[in-house]
Amino acid sequence: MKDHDAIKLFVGQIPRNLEESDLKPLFEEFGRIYELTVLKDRFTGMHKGCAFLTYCARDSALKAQSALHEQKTLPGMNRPIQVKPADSEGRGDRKLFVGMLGKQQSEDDVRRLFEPFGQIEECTILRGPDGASKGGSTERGLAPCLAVPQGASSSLVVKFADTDKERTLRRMHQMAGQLGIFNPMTIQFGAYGAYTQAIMQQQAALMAAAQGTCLNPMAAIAAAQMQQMAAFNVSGLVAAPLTPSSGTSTPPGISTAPVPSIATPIGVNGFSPLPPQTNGQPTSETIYTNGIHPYPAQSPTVADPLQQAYAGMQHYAAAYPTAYAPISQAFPQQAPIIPQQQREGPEGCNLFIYHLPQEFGDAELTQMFLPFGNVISAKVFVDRATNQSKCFGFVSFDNPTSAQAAIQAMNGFQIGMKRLKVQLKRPKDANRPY
DNA sequence: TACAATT
Repeated sequence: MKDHDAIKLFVGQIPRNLEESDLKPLFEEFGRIYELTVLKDRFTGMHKGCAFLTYCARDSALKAQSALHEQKTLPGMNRPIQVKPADSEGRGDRKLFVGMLGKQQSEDDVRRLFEPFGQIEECTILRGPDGASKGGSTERGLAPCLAVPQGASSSLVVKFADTDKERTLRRMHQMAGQLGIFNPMTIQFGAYGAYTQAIMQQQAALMAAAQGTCLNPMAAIAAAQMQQMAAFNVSGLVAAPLTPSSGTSTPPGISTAPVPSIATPIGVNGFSPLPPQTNGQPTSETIYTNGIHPYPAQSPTVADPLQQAYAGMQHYAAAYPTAYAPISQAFPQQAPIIPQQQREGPEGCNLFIYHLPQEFGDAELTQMFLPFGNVISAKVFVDRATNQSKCFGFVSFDNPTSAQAAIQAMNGFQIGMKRLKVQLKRPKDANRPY
């Protein structure tokens, strides 16, 4: 029989050719085994390379863990054997997440902080691929700690770490966000989402440009971009076609999309943004003078200013068909949906943007930079405590040309009383010689 | 107001 306080161990990194009988001798060294089960696939019966192991005595389990866990590597494996309490052993109540650590703080610092509260089983600083601290840490004490240690930064976050379930949920949520499932525009316009959105934006942009007013921050941005594109202007002067930085293809079905009368195709294949403050158009100073409007205002409901804008656009389109035509191409096809963990592009592709309007979120940032290329990531930095934007963010493209185009067009761009600062993000490894 | 993603 086993003791009541026996611990079920998880054993990982076992070669798949080893069965219970092969493993037994290895583990019996530390005490009498109550149960040893190699995990097999439920359907195929395939060896999963791990096992559950319960000793009759708790003490045997602890000995085995300290002697074997990460201590030796079994033949044919490239990682050391794992011997630790199984997930079912209630680890969830002991592991803490420690956030907002200083970048320089080490495992030892964290250990020192938490030592007064009990024996520490494990303490890890979460690090990025480059080894830089991410400001988080895990630690497992024998008893849960709830107090923030004296002397620690008051903003230190100490809470129970996510359980596996929570982690999975969060991942799914993130994934869904990246897939645009929660983007209202997508739901609203279905298959034509990207196209319709572009149309709506153009309408807002043109109206804003024409009237010197602003429907919402995005309209102001879009308006300015329209001016900067300079593929055409209202007087009908068509600029020379320029090489787009990316996204030249027209989405399938765009020519048969709703409102075909507007999207009269012409031979302008793309655009290249020009610096701000183009002459002959209302400058950005005349835009965005109405203060802050909550975003989005882009749903085509009655009484929506955009609804009126839409009607106005029909006239505009009739009067200036060539001017209106580049719409389907001016906004490159929405970047292909690639669920990605990778949030940063190659060197020279990542932008740091400062002086963003307070109400700008990731979506707005994305929209703002979409015309310059494939945006693989756009992140507005938010204060963890208040959930408020800190008015700066990061945008990553998949190529340096797009990034440069975005800098050229958007750096110094005025929104309200502020001018955007758009520059290459500082490389992380600057000043880190090793 | 100034250069990230934390389990």
